[in-house]
Amino acid sequence: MLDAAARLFAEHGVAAVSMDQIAAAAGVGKGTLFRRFGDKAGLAVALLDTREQELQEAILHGPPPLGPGAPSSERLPTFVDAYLGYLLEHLDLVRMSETAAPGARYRIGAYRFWHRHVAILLDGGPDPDHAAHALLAALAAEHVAALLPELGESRIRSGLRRLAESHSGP
Amino acid sequence: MLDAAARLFAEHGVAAVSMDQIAAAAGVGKGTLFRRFGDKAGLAVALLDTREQELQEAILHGPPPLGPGAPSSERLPTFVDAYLGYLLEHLDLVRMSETAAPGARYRIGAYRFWHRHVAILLDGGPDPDHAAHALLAALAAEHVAALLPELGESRIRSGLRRLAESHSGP
DNA sequence: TGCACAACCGGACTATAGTCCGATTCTCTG
DNA sequence: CAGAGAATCGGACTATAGTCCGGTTGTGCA
Repeated sequence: MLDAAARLFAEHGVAAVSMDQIAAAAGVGKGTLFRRFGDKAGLAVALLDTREQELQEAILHGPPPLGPGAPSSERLPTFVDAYLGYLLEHLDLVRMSETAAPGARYRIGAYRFWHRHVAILLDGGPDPDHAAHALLAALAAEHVAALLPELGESRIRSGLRRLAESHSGP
Repeated sequence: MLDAAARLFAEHGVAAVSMDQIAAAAGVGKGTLFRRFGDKAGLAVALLDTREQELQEAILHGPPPLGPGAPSSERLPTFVDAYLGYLLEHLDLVRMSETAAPGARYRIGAYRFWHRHVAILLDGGPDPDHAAHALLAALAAEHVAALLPELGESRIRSGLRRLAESHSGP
């Protein structure tokens, strides 16, 4: 199923492929598809799983400054940069995982992970929880996708970097 | 039509009312409803129109610090506060106007207005355009709606105020 | 008044996400 | 190996956003 979905997405674009088509291409019924993944967002999450876990692993146990060991003022901009790279690489899929259902972004486990990570890096500042949410808001797939044609990748990247630096220390 | 929509939304909640129901309650066909408003987001925008224009008017020609006359470092937090008030007052409607179609938020005229306003207030700093988008990302209806149950209104308000101050201040 | 034409209207129609239940297959036990 | 029960499957079904076209109503002109 994942193979069929990945192939169709690559061929026709994420938005243009229906769940029916995926089920047909995978040779299963719709019921099976939905039972396995819950909804379209769940399918996207499953497809992103590997890449996402690599990034999470690098953050938890990889070399600094992405991994532990460097000061927060360095880890935060590095994280933002790395996350943006991951996001741009799979923009449509992440977008689908975040927007298929209302509020989906904030419910999936991955968001919790990013939020926790950022909040820890912001520890010591005022209300790290909210500050982390605010920073991640600027990294929402929908947001980045809308800005991309207007500002281009490099301005987004430098803008986000500046934002991360201003949060984590002057 | 707007009356019927407003009544149904108030009675059953924005998410639970279908366009069919609105058309039926208004005594018109679906075609008429869609021809007039384009889609669900357009209907929400039409319902918000008055309240939104009041806020825009107060920003353009009202008394400082929301209106012109005060320094940017004061106007920006005031704007964020006022916008948050407007947002919380009509959270579901704004949310519908921003999420009914993918990318809708960034296409509607209102967003352009808020963005322009914030960018002007941030003029002088680095890349005011991107900084303004980033600040508005934290004011997205979807974002605020997701944070509300977790953080509560007052923490969101103070967090956003701090964010605005850190952007515009020293 | 009556006719031609344009604008407008409304509901049938399509596409798609997601649900549900009868049918099928698999597994465990005697 | 046979049968009962559990797990799984798949496609018909529902709900809803949005499209489209045939009919109707209104308007300008003779």
